[in-house]
Amino acid sequence: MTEGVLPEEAGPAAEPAAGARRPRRADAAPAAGGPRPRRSDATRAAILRAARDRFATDGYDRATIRAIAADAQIDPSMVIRYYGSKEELFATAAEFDLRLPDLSDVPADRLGVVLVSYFFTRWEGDSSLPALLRTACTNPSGAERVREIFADQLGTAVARVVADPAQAPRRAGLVASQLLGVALTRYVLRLPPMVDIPPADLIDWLSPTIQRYLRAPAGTA
Amino acid sequence: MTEGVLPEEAGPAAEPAAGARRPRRADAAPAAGGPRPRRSDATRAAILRAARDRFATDGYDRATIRAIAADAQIDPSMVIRYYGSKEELFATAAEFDLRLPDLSDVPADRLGVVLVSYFFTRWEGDSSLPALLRTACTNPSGAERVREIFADQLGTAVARVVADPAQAPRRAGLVASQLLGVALTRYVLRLPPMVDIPPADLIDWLSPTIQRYLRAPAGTA
DNA sequence: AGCGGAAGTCAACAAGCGTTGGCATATCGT
DNA sequence: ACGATATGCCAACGCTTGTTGACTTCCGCT
Repeated sequence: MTEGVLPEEAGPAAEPAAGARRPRRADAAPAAGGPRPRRSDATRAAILRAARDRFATDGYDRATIRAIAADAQIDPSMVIRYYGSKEELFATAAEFDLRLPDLSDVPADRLGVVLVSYFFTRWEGDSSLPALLRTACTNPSGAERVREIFADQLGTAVARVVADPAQAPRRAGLVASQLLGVALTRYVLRLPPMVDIPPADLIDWLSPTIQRYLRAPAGTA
Repeated sequence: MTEGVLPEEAGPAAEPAAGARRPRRADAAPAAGGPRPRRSDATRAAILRAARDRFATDGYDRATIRAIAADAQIDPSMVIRYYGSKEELFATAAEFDLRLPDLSDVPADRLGVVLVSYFFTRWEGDSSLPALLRTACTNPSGAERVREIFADQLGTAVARVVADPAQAPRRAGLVASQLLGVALTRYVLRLPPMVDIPPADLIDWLSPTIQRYLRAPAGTA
């Protein structure tokens, strides 16, 4: 279900967490020029993929290391060896980029529809945001992660398109409340009416809301 | 933190779950006239209160029966004795009533502000909705409970005030997406901008959104 | 070829979980 | 006052969890 989502999906594989006891080799390899790919990269990637899937469908607590390892068809101990602990594995798995488009050359009156359309092309068929949401609801570091993502990524994107910079965080928060609300009801809770609405209709309904949160004059009631 | 919220808060105490092995006494008491209060009602209520608190802050998995029992200052086995199992305890604890006001005599152009204002007076200082949300994110029966609540309670309330009955579920879903989105970002994830906005400002921002979801003509973009 | 280290397997640990049954105490009907 | 019954505590069960260490297998290098 989880598809290519993360920056390093099939890349040179994620770095192991800081605390992980790793075979010492760092000084033997040339410092510059990038780390030579290791033989275990495929396994690392498989673990990460399985972890995202499990965290997505089960949440942090119910997603067991044993289940993740079984999905990746390796031993549970390998998960610890490569990622240090369950908490660090989650931190790595939950790392993601909204990859918001550059909104600065979008006409001001089309910001809503562009942002909403983008979020749907990003979310439909990609389970990583629901995954993060699911775990953020019960796991403190998951919640912290969501706060970071929306402060850093959505916050800065919104800051570039609002009229009054001082209003940016508030407007970004409102946008997040509606967009995460849709993600929650459609992908996590699966409220039937929200699941049934075609994306195109949803875009029509939501765009004016986001447009208003972004661009409406400050005192609008 | 959790305050008087549930219908039976200090009432004659919740009925134990069906499967719970209860001392057999039913035939000794008069069938009609209501069950005489039992001596253990205080304990039952304490368990339920502690359970709501724990489920609210920790979610289903992290909220352990032992912790709940410790909060209620009784033995873990009592929780099972009175509520049958953890799952049944949760089912009882998560039972709640939105207690939506009657919207049928509200002027059509004020539905948004009335509904939003009501939800804030209901949620601020009441942790039971965040509790439900937190558990619904990872627990299947929690999610089912939210679906029921919003289909039955919000769904029917909305159905009475929309123009075209066929559009009612969709409009209710949109309303839920925004209101639950606020609950999620403000109370569960605690995104700083959403936490900081005073309720009055939030009402000003959200009311037009809800108003539009409820009353805007069908094809509005 | 042979050695070093990485990759992977296996069994086990300590801790925590929900749940159970037995046993002591308190309360109430008679 | 006595027996019945409700109430509560204690200790333990079977199980699952994250995590660890020892052991074997495989690959790459000199």
